Amino acid sequence: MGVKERRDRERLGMRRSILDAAREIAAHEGWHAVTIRRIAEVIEYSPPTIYEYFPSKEALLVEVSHEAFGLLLADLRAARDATPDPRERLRSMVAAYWAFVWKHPELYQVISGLGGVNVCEPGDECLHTEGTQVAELFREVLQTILPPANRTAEDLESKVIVIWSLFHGFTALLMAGRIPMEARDRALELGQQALGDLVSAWQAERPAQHEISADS
Amino acid sequence: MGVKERRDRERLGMRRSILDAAREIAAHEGWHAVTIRRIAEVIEYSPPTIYEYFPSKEALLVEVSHEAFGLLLADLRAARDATPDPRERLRSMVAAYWAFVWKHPELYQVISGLGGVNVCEPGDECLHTEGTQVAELFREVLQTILPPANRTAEDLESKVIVIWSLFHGFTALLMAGRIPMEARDRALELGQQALGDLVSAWQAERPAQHEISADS
DNA sequence: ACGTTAACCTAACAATGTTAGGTTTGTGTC
DNA sequence: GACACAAACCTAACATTGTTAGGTTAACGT
Repeated sequence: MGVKERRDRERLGMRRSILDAAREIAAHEGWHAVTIRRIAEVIEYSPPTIYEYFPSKEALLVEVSHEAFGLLLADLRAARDATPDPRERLRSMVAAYWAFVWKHPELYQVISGLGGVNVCEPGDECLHTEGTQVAELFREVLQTILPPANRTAEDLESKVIVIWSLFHGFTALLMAGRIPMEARDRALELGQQALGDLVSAWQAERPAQHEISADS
Repeated sequence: MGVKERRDRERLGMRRSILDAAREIAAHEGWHAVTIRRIAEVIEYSPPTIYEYFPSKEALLVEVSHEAFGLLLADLRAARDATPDPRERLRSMVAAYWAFVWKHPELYQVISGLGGVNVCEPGDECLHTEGTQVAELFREVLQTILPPANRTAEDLESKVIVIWSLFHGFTALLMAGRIPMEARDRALELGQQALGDLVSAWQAERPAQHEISADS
């Protein structure tokens, strides 16, 4: 009896419609316009029906975030596999990151708590895994670039965070309107340039000066 | 007749109470808890009274943002004047920026659209001036550090954005819970280290290679 | 003394997320 | 084939948000 399978499929299809509707509204009008009633209107169901598929709006947004993270991670992996050369890989991944941000701004917003969405509180576990996976991808490629002496786990993690911060910060400042949008198109090559400088410095660096006091 | 003056003073005092209440609630419970009724409760007035002093909640938050930016700028200027040495100045300003962020997280959130606040849309003018002023402060000190050849207006602006992005990105990732909070305390010295590497690279850089095509 | 005005309040509006409770419809069972 | 059951879906309503309407009070200027 394939009836259960069909019903599961229908349930899944409905979830899909809801998630897609939310995403589409956000893409056209921003996340502030994403409302249970608005989603219901788009999918042509009554508002309470949505609660048969998601326990809350929050949970719905978390699901959107998970899927968005999935897309981002897929793009990053594809960019990594596009070339074998380590430094070129890093370039490629950063370019993919940047491309993702501006191809799906609304997805990047929900992923990173920009644009007034903030799906999980700071202390929450809810997107911790995905954040780690992004960091992990960059960590792997950075590991093949840096000399062995500078490859302690802590060292690598720190440097990954620096790279991520640089590009996320760029995006966040642009999306918040704190720096002018004209800078956007120059931003990628700018960031790449800075990244190149950093990596060069890291390659030349003598290891482990973490504990040196600051008053040189 | 000092009656008008007194009334102006009272009006100003009331505005102050409202702004302070908003800030206090945000500091203790986050911006999502900052509600007109909640503010009214704290200042012991009825909710509509607030609308005698601010045209909307949005305007109230914009005012908070302006004041917060004022504090940040004051801290940055103080840090700049604390030492005459250019590189030490940059260090000092970055440290002040970082200190501000974690001394008043709620103010930094409202300033930069984190934590689910987003006071002005990206295209808006509303905090453009202050953003420019922050950038201007860093631009001035960076100008005294870089060799004359790398000091075109565009060059400086770009590099300031890189610096700002690095530290804002750090903050944003931490506040969004995308990287673990344990990294917070290491973050400042990490960022300072990266900043030092960047500045060194910029000092050594030969000028104006902006238009070189990427396929080296 | 009195009209005006500003400050403040209660009550209410529309829009939000969410829940209660009922109806229909398709499914498995006797 | 009749029937209990469960799932899907709806209408109506709730509490909470930002915000407005309209009235009262009290202080001020003339």
